[in-house]
Order: sequence, then structure tokens, then C-alpha cells
Amino acid sequence: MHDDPLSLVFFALADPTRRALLERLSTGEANVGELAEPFHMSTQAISKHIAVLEAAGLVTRGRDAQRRPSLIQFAPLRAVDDWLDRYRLLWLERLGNLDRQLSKNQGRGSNDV
Amino acid sequence: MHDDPLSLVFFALADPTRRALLERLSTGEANVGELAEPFHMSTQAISKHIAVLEAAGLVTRGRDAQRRPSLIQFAPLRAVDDWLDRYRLLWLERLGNLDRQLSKNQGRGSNDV
DNA sequence: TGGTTGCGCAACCTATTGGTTTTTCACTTG
DNA sequence: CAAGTGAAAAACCAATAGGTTGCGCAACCA
Repeated sequence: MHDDPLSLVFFALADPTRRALLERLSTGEANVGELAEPFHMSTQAISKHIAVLEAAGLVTRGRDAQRRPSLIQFAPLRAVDDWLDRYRLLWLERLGNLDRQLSKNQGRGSNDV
Repeated sequence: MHDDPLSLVFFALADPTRRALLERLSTGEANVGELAEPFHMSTQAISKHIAVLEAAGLVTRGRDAQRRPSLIQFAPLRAVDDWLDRYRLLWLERLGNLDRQLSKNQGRGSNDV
């Protein structure tokens, strides 16, 4: 694995289980046991997944007696959003061109978006 | 690797080399030889990276004589954008709360964003 | 004090990555 | 047709991902 921040975030998100964990955490903090319940996977496996999310900065872990609740963090998601920015312009531009194409010569073949 | 579309996209993006390739391709199509040049890596290695991008739908490959130019595709990036939507609301909300906190009681401790 | 709960850590196993080199293929050109 | 070129395919290898089980530890409970 590459360890630059953005790669860590993308890598963390490249797994349905971890995205589901994140979604669950977006409704409020939870400890490992609670997070593991919907999945048929050991709590240790979930714990590892959380560690990956933590490495990416997507969650932080607190302490409440012997529980270790995970809390979602949005900053890395904003980083993804920022990274997307450079392409947003391009895909809008391409949509614009497409629109122009469509309105210019209506009723032709060969379209590839 | 999990093979659901979104995981493939995130996985493809979780590598600085592949993100650089994508950025290069955002300026126009290019064949493997051209793409490989800035990196000190074999063209075969680059070819594999492109295959990963292709699996995610981020590029398509055309044909021009014996060249096989890669062309960027924006749809998967829009999918990422859509996926982010569900969190955008939350992080804005949190920013809103933060703003309210800040304006309500200016000059206190304990802030965690 | 002794049992239970929540969780992290380490060891271990298998599948996959990410690079290499070698081979094969498709196409152009002399 | 033969030779040269751009690139994919295949075989191979070391490192890592992602799961498992087993163990230990700290905090609660009886």
C-alpha cells in the first residue's frame, strides 16, 4: 500500500464492508461489537477494518470504560471532494460539448459518452 | 478485491501512479508508451495499471493502427461524487453546528471537528 | 475474589497486488 | 514475405490484504 493520505482514504473506501461501517457511523458513534453485529464476521475482522478507516483518518476512537467507540470524521471525505474538483470542470465541459453536439445536429448516429 | 463497481473505482484511485495517469489522460488520450515515459517503470507495469483503471471504467482503450490509445471516462468519477452526496449533507450540518457553537459561546475550549 | 465483557495484539494461512522478464500478437513497412 | 514496432499475455516472485484463532488485559459485576 502507498501511504500518502489520499491513497489511504481511497483504499479504505474500496471495500463494501468498510463503506457500510462508515454509513453506520454516520448515524452516530458505535463500539466494535455493535458495528460487527450486522455482518457475519468476527469482531476482530471488523476491528481490523476500523483500523484501516482510522489510518485513513475517517474515524477516530474514543474511550468509554472498556468500550472504544468509533466516531466518523469528515475531513478525508472533503479531501476526496476537493480532489474531484479538477475533474468536475472537465466533465461539465464535456457535457456542455455534448449538449452543443446534440442541439447542433439532431438525429444523427455515433454518440459515445 | 471486491468487484462491485464503486469498490473497483475506489481501488483504482487508491494509487498515486494511477491517479497521475488519470490526470495525464485528462489532457487528452495517449498510448502506453507515452504514458509510461514520465515514470521509471516498465511499460508493462503501466499497462497493468491501465487495465485496473479500465476495469473500473475510468478509461477505455481505442485502436489506432498498432497503438492503443487510452481515453478517460468521467462516469465513474460522477459515481464517486454521487456517493459523497450522502455525507455532504452531514458534514455541512456539522459545520453549521460548529458555526452556531462558535457564535453562541465565543472563547471557550473543547472543539472537535 | 472470581467471572464476564469488550477489545486489542500476535501468529498464522491463503488470495491478491504489483512489479519483473519472456513470449506472443497485430500491424506497418522495406 | 521478412523485419521492425507497440502493446498485450503469461509466467514468475516478493509483499501485502484480509480473514481466522488464541491470548491477554482492563473494567465492570456478583
